[in-house]
Amino acid sequence: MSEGITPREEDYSRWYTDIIAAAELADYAPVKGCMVIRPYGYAVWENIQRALDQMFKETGHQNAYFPLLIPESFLKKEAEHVEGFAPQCAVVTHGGGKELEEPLVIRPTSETIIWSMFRKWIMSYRDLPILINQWCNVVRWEMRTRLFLRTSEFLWQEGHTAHATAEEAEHEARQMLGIYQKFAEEYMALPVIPGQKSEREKFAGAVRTYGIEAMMQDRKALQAGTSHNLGQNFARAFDVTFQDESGKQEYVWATSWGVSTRLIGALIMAHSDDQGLVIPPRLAPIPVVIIPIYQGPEREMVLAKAQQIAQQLKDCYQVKLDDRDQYRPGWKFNEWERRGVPLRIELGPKDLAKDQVVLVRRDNNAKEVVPIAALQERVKGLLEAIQHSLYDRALQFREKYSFYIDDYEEFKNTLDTPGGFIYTFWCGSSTCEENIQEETKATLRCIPFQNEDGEGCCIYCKKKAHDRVIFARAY
RNA sequence: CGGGGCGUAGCGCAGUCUGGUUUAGCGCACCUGCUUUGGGAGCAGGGGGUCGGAGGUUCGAAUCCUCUCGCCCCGACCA
Repeated sequence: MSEGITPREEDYSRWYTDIIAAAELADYAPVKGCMVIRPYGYAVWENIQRALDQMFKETGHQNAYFPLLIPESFLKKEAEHVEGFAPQCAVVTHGGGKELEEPLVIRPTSETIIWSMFRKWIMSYRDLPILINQWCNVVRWEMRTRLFLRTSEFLWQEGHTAHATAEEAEHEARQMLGIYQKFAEEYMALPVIPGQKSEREKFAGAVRTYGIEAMMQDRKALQAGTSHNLGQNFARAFDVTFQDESGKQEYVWATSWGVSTRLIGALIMAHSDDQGLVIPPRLAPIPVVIIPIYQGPEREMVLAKAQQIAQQLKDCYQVKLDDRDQYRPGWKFNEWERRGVPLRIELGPKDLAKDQVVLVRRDNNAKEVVPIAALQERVKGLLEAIQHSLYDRALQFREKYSFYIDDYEEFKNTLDTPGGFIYTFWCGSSTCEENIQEETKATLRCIPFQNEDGEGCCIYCKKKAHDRVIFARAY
């Protein structure tokens, strides 16, 4: 279809990387596994940040910053945590030309350094809760990397909270998952399934891990955000206690939660098509682009009107007026389609004569003529319509490829074709989970909060089970 | 780490098997000029390369040999 973009049907992986190159979202860095986020891609990230940051602050969180380098010994204080992260850590051994007395780990996540600080800050229940978030980069040495989805260094936010009671911590972990869900659905136009992670899939050092799962267009699952109830694990590891109201010393209860630049990968794989990127209006760096059309002497008049319209719309939206003379309109149409701009306004002499413009939607190519007087209103309406229709389309897709299956053979067949989310009973044993994964390459994505069926038999061992869980091949 | 693919201009490639009119070429992009502009314009002119790197074979290497570095894709670890 579009030049330089491999169709999804032909090669989904290539399509994905082609989209990123064509829309100029990111590029490969000189170091393996690292990526450069280009201005257009970073603008998407900034929009993600802005929306989430506001939601975090509305729920009482404050931003802070903790250092990149963490003493290696810190990481070793929490048993599960070391085991989980040690193999993935980059370690600094030299500084200033000399070997360091203690190697410094580049943060794979900041629980340890943050809890070492919480120890200094928390004395009594009056110091709690502490609700902190940080926007930063982390490094995890990955064997296999893919732009946005898994890179050795990535950008994210990590929330870290400390509470006086287990209930409060649990409430916080669930609340933040709720925020992620709301963000995914309302901003990314991405339907997600909130649920709990199995023991095998949970965060190293957590008591419980929650996550939101989304389905990509190749029917694979992608975890779009996680939230952990860390119990008292880190408080014990870092000896963080507080005096409660009755005067007793207690360990502090903790949570942590995060989303990363992986969300951009999710955005791409959920909505884009063979023409290029498709970005939901609420996250689009440029929601509206104006393409003026003119020949010779018409130029001044058309451009003047285009500028006027741009100015008028700018009060509400980021509008781009593409007044570059070196490209012709057809070329520009393609360019902005490739870059996923949700709405295009075409304005030429014929429109000028009739006081109208042509509007074209990126999501379905629908074209309509609108009087300039009604433009503002119509743009607003269309952007909302696009936002909703992207969500609906993604939801329908997910529903279409969600299956309730109780037979293991059927389970395997369905995973192969057509693929998707398989809701099935599972007894709760890690062994069954592991065997299923080895035999089918599907992982237990989550135990959904909303479970429809009550009782059944484990798809693997046939023992009694009371949870229908989701299995899928995943990123 | 295993399997596959690939390193030649900014990007995509041909040339490699069979060493020699190749002074290393083509398309796109880029620069200049003119004509163009409602779905990726046309013509003319122009700039741009240590052929990933190091050794070797040879009168002669992008091409053959050895070593090496890097990347992409598919698997085992993970947001």
